[in-house]
Amino acid sequence: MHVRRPATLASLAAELGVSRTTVSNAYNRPDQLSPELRRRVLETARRLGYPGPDPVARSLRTRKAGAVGLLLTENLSYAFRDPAALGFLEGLALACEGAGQGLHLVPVNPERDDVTAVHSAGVDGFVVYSVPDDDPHLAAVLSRPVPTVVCDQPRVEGVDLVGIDDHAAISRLAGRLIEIGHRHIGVLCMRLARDRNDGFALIARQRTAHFHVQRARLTALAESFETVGVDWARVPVVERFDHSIANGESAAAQLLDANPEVTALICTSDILALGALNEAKRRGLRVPHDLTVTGFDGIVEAERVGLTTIRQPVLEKGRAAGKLLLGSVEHSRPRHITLDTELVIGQTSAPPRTTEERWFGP
Amino acid sequence: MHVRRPATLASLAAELGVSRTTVSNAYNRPDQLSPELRRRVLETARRLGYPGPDPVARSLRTRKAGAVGLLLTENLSYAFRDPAALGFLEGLALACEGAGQGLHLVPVNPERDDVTAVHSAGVDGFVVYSVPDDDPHLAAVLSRPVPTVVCDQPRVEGVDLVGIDDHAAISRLAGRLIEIGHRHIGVLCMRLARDRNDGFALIARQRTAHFHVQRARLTALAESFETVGVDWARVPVVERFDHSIANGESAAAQLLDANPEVTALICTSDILALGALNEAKRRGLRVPHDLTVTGFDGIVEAERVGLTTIRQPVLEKGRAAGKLLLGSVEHSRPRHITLDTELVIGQTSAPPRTTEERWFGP
DNA sequence: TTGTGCTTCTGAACCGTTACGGTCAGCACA
DNA sequence: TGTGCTGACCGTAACGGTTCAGAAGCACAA
Repeated sequence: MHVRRPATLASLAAELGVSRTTVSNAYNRPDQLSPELRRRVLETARRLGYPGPDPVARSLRTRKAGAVGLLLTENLSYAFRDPAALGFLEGLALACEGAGQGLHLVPVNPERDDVTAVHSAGVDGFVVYSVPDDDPHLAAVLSRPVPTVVCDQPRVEGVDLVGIDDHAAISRLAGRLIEIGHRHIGVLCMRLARDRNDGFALIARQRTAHFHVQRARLTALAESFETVGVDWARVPVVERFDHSIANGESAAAQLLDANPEVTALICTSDILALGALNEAKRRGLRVPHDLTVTGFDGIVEAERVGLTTIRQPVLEKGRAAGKLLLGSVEHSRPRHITLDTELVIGQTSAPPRTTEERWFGP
Repeated sequence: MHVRRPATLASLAAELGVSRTTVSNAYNRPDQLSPELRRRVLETARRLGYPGPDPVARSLRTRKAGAVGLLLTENLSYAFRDPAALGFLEGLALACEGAGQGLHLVPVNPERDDVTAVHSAGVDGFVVYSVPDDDPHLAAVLSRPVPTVVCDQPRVEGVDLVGIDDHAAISRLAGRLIEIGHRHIGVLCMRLARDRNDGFALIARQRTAHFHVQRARLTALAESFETVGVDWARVPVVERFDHSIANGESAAAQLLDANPEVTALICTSDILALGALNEAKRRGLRVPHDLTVTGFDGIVEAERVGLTTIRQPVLEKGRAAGKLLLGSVEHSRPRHITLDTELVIGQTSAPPRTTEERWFGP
């Protein structure tokens, strides 16, 4: 049986008795040839089943892939579960769409350090979303000779960045809790490094955290509370590797079991805070009466339950990252964009009860 | 100032005094050269800032892009809002990740018929998710000489398909409503064609709908209810172009205003049904006592409110589509995979009240 | 000595296209 | 008749790799 090789621009040109250039022009620069010839080219293409110029060959020649790569810490599928990541993704997609660029999600297996996917992605640039500073995939991205924008973390010398002022944002929240009297706090945070540590995170681990965002938030909390005499070394910080409501629940349980004196649970994400709320309810603790719970992100699910939190413009972050990469924003290089956040006081924060109240009721 | 051209495999070979083949082998087939030489190659690469073989050039030669294209009806950003689409996306991402393939989201502007993005996507195959049968982007995809899998719609001769039996699924639901006595029904459906028609959809429009899924569901409903003597021509069907809860609300309002005798609102998606529930509440209609509302999809938000609906395995659909495309499923070609659905009876369906009850209370 | 097999490396073809710098005919104009 | 311009088309050289059939060199057995 005869296997017909697929038609190419060259075979089409041969068939027509014209040069390859002319066929190419028929597709890319119609003004460069007569309408009549162009019609013939296109018709012959149809007849031969020529699907038009091969995108890969074109990319090689023009040095443009027409797509933006996205690198995430987690499994791709994870990103579709986390509302904050989703908002970012939506914003980024919006920017790409606006520029007619594709969005190439780079497959990452967080267990293994296989970076070949980064090396084989045909893209014009990368957006890196919230990865640890020692992530080998990030290193692979930076080794590629294409522009890169990092969102949230890590901060890399000479690389464009989009983020928020985590330190300032959570300091305001801490200030508010201090103001209304909280001194016995506990913290629930996301993973601090690439190794799994589902449990208490001591100061050494906090200080050396490979996730800049978490580190900054913990540092800011430490500074805030130490100014009012709280010994940070005694503040329980519970870390969870996977980011889920269920893990928020278990982390809250672990913390409250060990530190029942805590009057406020500060969580570095809304997801964790939602879990903490569940756990509080399960224990019969009334929020905010018996326990204050705060989050971070400002996802809609949090808004629905009136969570006290810090709202950050996740969609805007994605859009800003995309625009930065696609060059519709002109600034000095490297460019850093810091977006505004907003402290949202909801119904999950209140002054702590006095010790008497705790024992004898309000 | 001297602009150094980026290093290439050839320049590296020249620098080392070896052939290009050898350098290529250093990266791709370490067993083909001595460890010592390989070490030298890699070290020189580092020194010269050679980032490794260019992915686009490699793709051209090997005829593999290492990515799967995804075509959606809507703006990319829409996909990140619709829970069903999101589930699909997650499943597909899972399959891609498992195979180490990237996922290339093709940017589509549904307003304009610009298909260049399809032509310039460097991918090894396409997954098409739920597009109308006359979608020009779909035509562009099919013209590309790469394998394609369609999910849900449309059914195209000779093209692999992953979907459910919409007709059978909604027939079961209809059967149940008929069984418990509903005869005055109304239907809320998603867009039926590429043109916007936010309002009643008459039979002619239903029959010629370009979205196979919606057409199948409407047809099945018509058949079911006509067997018990309902004149389908008199059944109000309200269509909404954009798929959102707000549109579910307005569609329900429009339908109930014109047809207050309706005892059941059958919606072709959970999102629309959630909107219908809101509208019912706003009107003081108790569900299911005064009005039965049903959905389709089985998203978690629906489960939360106990919606009567048809659950379909959205994540599994994505995964199946990915596996089909990536060849981990062997079947005859073209291959059709039909996944199972499940009728979920929730708290939003009940027998209709008699006319007397409606006027005088239960 | 010859043949065989192994390791290590090479040369040249090939992937399918577009960029660049032309050529050439035809025509208007002085 | 010469000049200059324009529209239509073309030839060649990349773009940056991979692949495959061998060549060169060497060890070992017959």
